[in-house]
Parts: sequence; structure tokens; C-alpha cells
Amino acid sequence: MPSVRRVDQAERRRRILEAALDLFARNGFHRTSTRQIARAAGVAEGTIFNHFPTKKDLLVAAAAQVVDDYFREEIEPLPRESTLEALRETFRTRLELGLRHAERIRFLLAELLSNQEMRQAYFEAVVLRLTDHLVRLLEQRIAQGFLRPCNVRVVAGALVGAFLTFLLVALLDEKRRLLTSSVSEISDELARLFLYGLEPGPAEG
Amino acid sequence: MPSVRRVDQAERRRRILEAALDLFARNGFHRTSTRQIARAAGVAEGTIFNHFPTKKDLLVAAAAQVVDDYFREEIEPLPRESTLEALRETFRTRLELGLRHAERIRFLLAELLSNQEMRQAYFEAVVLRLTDHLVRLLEQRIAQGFLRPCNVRVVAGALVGAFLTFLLVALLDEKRRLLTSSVSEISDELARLFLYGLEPGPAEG
DNA sequence: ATAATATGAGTGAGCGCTCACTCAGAAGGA
DNA sequence: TCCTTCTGAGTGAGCGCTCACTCATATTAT
Repeated sequence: MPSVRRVDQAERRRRILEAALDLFARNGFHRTSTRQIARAAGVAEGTIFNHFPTKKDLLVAAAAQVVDDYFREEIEPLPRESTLEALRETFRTRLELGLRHAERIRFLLAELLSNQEMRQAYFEAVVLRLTDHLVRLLEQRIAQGFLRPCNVRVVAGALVGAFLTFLLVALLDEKRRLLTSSVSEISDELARLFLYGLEPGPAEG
Repeated sequence: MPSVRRVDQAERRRRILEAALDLFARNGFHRTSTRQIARAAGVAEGTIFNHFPTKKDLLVAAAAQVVDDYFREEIEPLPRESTLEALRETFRTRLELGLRHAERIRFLLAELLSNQEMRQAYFEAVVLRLTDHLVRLLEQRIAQGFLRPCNVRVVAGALVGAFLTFLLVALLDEKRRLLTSSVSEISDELARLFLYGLEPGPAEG
């Protein structure tokens, strides 16, 4: 039977991680001191180091938390009915989820870009996971004849890129000079772009 | 006539900036000390502060340098002949230039993501500049009837996103598990994707 | 000689992390 | 039940260190 003590311990750890992630996302890893984290978590500074050997371990745990939270809500496969509808809905739900997690995703990306040691692990966890999923979906639908054959890895990269960029732009564009459309308008246009391309043609109607 | 001293001064400033940018790109802003910069530039630590009041000023100047260097090589408008060819060539030259500047672009992006103060200024300088250029090109070609009407801002965002993502992936994917194709293959596929879309059709041949 | 500039040891602030100590609560004997 | 002993997580002042930045002095150009 788990003692009362152990429950409290897990809860304390969770609170420290929560406080750290919150501060990292708002102010960045380097601008956040362990003293600040302790104050925000309502514990003594030393307690942090009972749960996480170093500040870097806290960073790694925080980054893992972001990835886990994002992928908890599963990316469901495109329904078979209409490819355009399916693409649009996938874009919409993913963009909305991303925008909800935007601050934390920015923190994760910033760390990935500036922290050489974290790249390998999280590149695998985030980018490969996203694109592998897309690659499987694309291959399946090409086999079914719904999409033309193509270099699926390049196309998957472009899809992830278009998606990530909207998150970044949403974060950077505080004056809303670029993100003037709504999420559903954007999803609409992206779905049409990737399905029909930019060439004028009969697909337009 | 400019004195020898003044030439030396400008040259010194340039060397300090060069050394700082090099170290920032390799190790990140926070992991680079002013002592390191001084040693790399071959000057005393105090000299840095004669040219740049604070370390942050050095960061701002370094970031500006990256933007200037990237945009020095002008983005020429698409030639009129073949839209597919033009798109492909634009992607190819931009990707190659980006890959040459990759480490510095990563540094710039990392700072943009983690440094709240720099966002406003550099968002304008980088993202708006790139997309505004694309928006103008797209509108022009739509008016000429070469492309279907569309939400040009969304499409421009997707193009910039696909482009940026390949740079990021190139930087993160050390084991080359995603970037298995050559730059020209990638440009080829992207041009076809954005022009014809993914739907099977007569455009395929 | 004078002004302009370069120098680098020095400064204090702030950092991650430690460790001697505290004390609530579990364990156990009577 | 009550008292004693044991345990280990929690605590926070403080350590050692690094940092950006300063300033008295040296060097150099005119």
C-alpha cells in the first residue's frame, strides 16, 4: 500500500515540473532561475534538487511533458469519405490544438534550436513522429488511388512545415498583420492548396 | 582623408561582430561569454564595450547581420516562361542559399523564439519581408491568369513554412533519416506539389 | 603635449547547487 | 495507549564560480 508520504512526493514533483514548465515557456530556460521555480512551486530551492538532480534534468522533463501533452490527443486517420473535407478537418483540429499549446511549443522549438544535446532525442520524438504518421497516411491514400504518386517524405515535410509555420507566425505576429484569417479559413485554403495546387483548372469550382 | 585610426576602428568593430556571430551561431548566445568573443576577435574584453555598450547590443547587431546577409542576394521575380520551372528554380536557389547560411539562420530563429524583445523587430524584417515578396509575386501571376485565385497570404505562409522547415530539418536531422533527397529533387517535388496539388489528374504526365 | 583609444585585472551581482539541520510521522516496545 | 526512537524529505543560508561590465593605466596618433 502506498504511504501518504509517497503520494505527497509525487504531487510535489508534479508541482515543481508544472511551475518550471510555466516559467520556461514564459521567460525561457536561461532567464528562469531555480530560486524562481522554487518560489512559484511553493517549495524550498533544495527540494527541487531532491526531485531533479540538475536544472538540466528539469529542462528535459519539461520538454518531454510538452511532447506528451501534444500527442496525448491522438491524430486520427483521415476518414475515407471526402479527401478535401478530411484534409481540412485534420488541419483545423491540429492547428487548434497547436494554438492551445503554442507557448509551450515555442519553448520546445527554441530549446531544440539552441540546445545541441536535446536535438537528437526530440527530433525523433517530434518531427519523425509527425512525418512518419503523415507518410503512412499519404501512402495509404495513394495506394487507394485518391492521391497521385509522389515523394511522400518531401510532401509530408511540406505539410508539417506549413503547419509549424502557422504556429510560429501566430506566436510572432502580435499585431496580426499576417494571421488575418480565421483558423477555419486557413485550414480551408491549405486543404485546397495541397489537394489542387495553384494551377487554374476544373478543380476550382 | 580618413585617418588610419578610423579605418582600424571600423575594422575592429567588424572583427568583434564577426567573432561574436560565429560563436553565437555555434554555441548560442547564452553559452558565449564576452571573454570568449574578445579572445576570438583578438582584442581585450574592454574593447568590446567601447564598440557595443552591452552584450545585448552585440546580439542585436549580429541578428541584423544575418538578415542583411541573407537578403543581400536579391530574390529575383519568377521568369515568365514556365511556371513549374520558375517555381522549381526559386525553391532550389533559396534552399541552397539557406543551407549555406543554415547555422546562422538557426541562431536567428532560436533568438526570435526565446527573446521576447527581438520578436517585433525581426518578425518584420524576416517573415513579413519574405511573405510580402511572395504575395506580390502570387498576385501578379494570378492577374496574368497563370495561377488560380486564392488567399495569397495563406498560400505565401505555406510556401515560407515549407521552405523554413526544410532548413530546420536539415539542421536537426543529423542522421539524415528525413532529408534523404537532394536539394534539386526536393525543389522538384515542392514545385509540383504547390502547382498541381496531390490529386491525381492530367497534370501528372 | 594632448586627445583618443586599448587594455585586462577587478567588481559585485547572480547563478546552480550543497549540506547541516529540522521535524512530522512511522515503527516498535511496554 | 503512550512514550521513545528512527527515518528521510524538506529547508534555506551560503559556497564556489562565472558572468557582464568598469576603470585606472598604458599605448598610440597627431
